[in-house]
Amino acid sequence: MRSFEERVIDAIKQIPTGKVATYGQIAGLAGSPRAAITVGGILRRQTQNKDLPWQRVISREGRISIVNMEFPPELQAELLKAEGVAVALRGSAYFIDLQKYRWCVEI
DNA sequence: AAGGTGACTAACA
DNA sequence: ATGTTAGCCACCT
Repeated sequence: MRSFEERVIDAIKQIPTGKVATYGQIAGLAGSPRAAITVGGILRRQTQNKDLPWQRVISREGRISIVNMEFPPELQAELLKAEGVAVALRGSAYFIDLQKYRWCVEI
């Protein structure tokens, strides 16, 4: 049985380029819809994993809520822009249009 | 070893 | 409408 962490990572890897997913969405795919914060906790310690498109995981409001000096919000914003995702700077926070870029798991 | 914390979210008062 | 509470699971002290 894979650990929750592995399922989370696996789900994140399935996010297609140019799309984004919320923490809750990933948590749901991993089997625990309410473990969104756990996803964040895992990611915070998994940013060293280069095969993980962590930049595609954002908050439910479409905001980049990263708190990591090595991987600052502006870097995440840059990575997303490079994938074709529109990122808007509001005050000191970055926002993404979820309606438009949210990853639809169906099918 | 045990308890607290966190890149969250949804439900209630 | 805004503020608080509970639930989740792995890592850190």
